[in-house]
Amino acid sequence: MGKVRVELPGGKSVEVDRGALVREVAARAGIDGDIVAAKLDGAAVDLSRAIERDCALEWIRLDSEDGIDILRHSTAHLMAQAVQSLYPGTQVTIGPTIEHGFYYDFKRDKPFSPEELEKIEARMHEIAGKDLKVTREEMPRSAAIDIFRRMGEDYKVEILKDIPEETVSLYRQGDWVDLCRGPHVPSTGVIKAFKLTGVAGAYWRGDEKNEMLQRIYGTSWPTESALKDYLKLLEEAKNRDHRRLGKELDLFSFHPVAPASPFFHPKGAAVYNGLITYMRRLYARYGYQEVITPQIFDVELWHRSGHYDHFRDSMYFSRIEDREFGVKPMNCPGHTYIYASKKRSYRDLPLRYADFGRLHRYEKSGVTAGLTRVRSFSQDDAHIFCAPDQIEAEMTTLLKMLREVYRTFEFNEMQVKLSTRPEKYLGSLDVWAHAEDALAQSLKREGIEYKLNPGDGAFYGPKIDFEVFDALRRGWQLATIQLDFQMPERFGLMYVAPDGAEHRPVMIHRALLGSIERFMGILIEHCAGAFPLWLAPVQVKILTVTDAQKDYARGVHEELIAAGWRAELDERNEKLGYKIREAQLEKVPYALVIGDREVKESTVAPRRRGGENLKAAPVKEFMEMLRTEVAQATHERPA
RNA sequence: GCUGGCGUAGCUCAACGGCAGAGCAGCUGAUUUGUAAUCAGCAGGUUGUAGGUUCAAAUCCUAUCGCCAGCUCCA
Repeated sequence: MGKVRVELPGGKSVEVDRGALVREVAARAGIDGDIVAAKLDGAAVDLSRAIERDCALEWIRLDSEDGIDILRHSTAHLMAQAVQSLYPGTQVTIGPTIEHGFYYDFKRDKPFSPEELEKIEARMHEIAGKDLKVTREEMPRSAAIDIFRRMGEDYKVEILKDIPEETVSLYRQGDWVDLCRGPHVPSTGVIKAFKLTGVAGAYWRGDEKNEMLQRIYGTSWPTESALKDYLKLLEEAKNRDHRRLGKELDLFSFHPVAPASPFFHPKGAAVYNGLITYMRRLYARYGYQEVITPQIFDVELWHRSGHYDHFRDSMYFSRIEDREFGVKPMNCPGHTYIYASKKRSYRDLPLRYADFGRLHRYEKSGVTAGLTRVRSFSQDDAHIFCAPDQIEAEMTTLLKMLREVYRTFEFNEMQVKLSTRPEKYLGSLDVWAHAEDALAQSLKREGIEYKLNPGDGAFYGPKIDFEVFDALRRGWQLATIQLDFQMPERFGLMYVAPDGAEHRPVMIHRALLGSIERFMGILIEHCAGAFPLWLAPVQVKILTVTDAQKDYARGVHEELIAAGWRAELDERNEKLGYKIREAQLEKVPYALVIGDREVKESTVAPRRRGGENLKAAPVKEFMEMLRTEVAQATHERPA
């Protein structure tokens, strides 16, 4: 029996017999029991893996990122074992880990009920308690196919047929076996802190045309306390849910008479308009011109733009005087008519048309959600018409503008995706290649990291999407920048170049907030309903201590209103503590307490949302402070 | 659209085949109050909607609308 040399973390190395197990090396190195696997020359392996050659080993601890991932994967297996022991005849398919947990898809005629979920969870604890050894075995793919075919696991057979490798690995725990690459925890006893969190239907291989499987979601953690912390986090996320806050803060509501279409109450409308006002100020600085375009167009336009072919199923139509009209789902075709309303010179370009027009898109009933996915909305939409050689400069400015906006709202975590040519597309291949390259180059030049999303572009051009996350960590696309060589062609747009000849302009579709509705929903969750001063629906609430200060308080209120602040006066006959509490729950940035002292000294006593009491000061001084705060937050000079 | 779950007072929830109830909010009155809830009284409902089963339905069944989670989709 030969020897092999194993390098260990920290520069140490040991010599062991060829064929020694990773676990044994760990024991010799004096590593305690909380490692679940190891990396052998960088590849994750089980503790039971035999070492056959010189190599380097790193330990994977249970509480490390890799360790937790292995734990969750093993928990998915444990669940599948529990399910199959409780419900024979249920087939297994796939069971990957996801952020915070795992799922496993089963083929079973009957869906799992919540009660069955409890039973499964109980059985899982039972099996984990037996501390079954988890073992790996390798075999030729054909042998594995035989095994699963005999077991009646049709889906596993199908998966195996698609695996390119000739050797596959199986994992056993007790009498249960699954096809898996691994690695896994050494025994089921390691799995202690888990919870099944939900059931849902899911299509086999994610395709709507395939049959539906029964998916069970779960979460799993190294310790009970980590699990508890996670469940508490979920609970807190619920309190941030914009649908809940929208109701509590009286921002908006929904009604079955208009499904998936928000009613913005006065306070919600104040925020909504605040967002638009903010964008308008930016437009002034960045050279945009606002336009207003029709709501309903002859379908001829939608045929010409290509939207009819691609999206007629999600458009609203109306027939009047034997003419067919379509409600606009996008502003862009409308803008081409303004462009084409006169002869354009290269001197006019770039032309930047902004439009807050209301759009309607029929979204399938199962996909709508609060403000984040609605059927009626508007965007901070704009279309830039420019010469091809202006694309680069426009992209640079756009990315700068985008950064300014997202810094203002303190969205620091964002995922950028470059989406390329889809299966259904318009135009020629080399135009697409050129456009995709232009976008990639501009991202690289700005040093923005991005993920490639092949085949996910719009039908008329590639796009860059900017995704941010809601309270439950679900990603939502807000900003988007799209290059379009098709629309100008379809609508015959031209400009006269210095050479005197007519050339075709390029169109850049872009929205920074994206849908105002969606942006507002995400923003509510981001700030937990505590809007920055400049956006808060009520910026200042004036609270009287007793009736004796009513007259003075009304004067203060009027002064604030006259200066343009959104202020409310609470002169009710209630105790100050009660009024403070209400102002706090309404998340009003500033409460102004007015008692006899303030009246006598002609001041107001500001209290910041959150509890900080500021020194009493004259109203004028207080307003000066507000102005400074707004200017700083919106990166503008004080008015 | 698909799978599952849920719809009771403005809100949060109880009653789970046998008289629809509580807290908060609302209204009225008392209290005149200094930094997160003063007290008392009153009012509030075709239990989402439409059918059905039953002596009797919020409760069981069917359909439908809406909401929630997930899947698919997202110009």
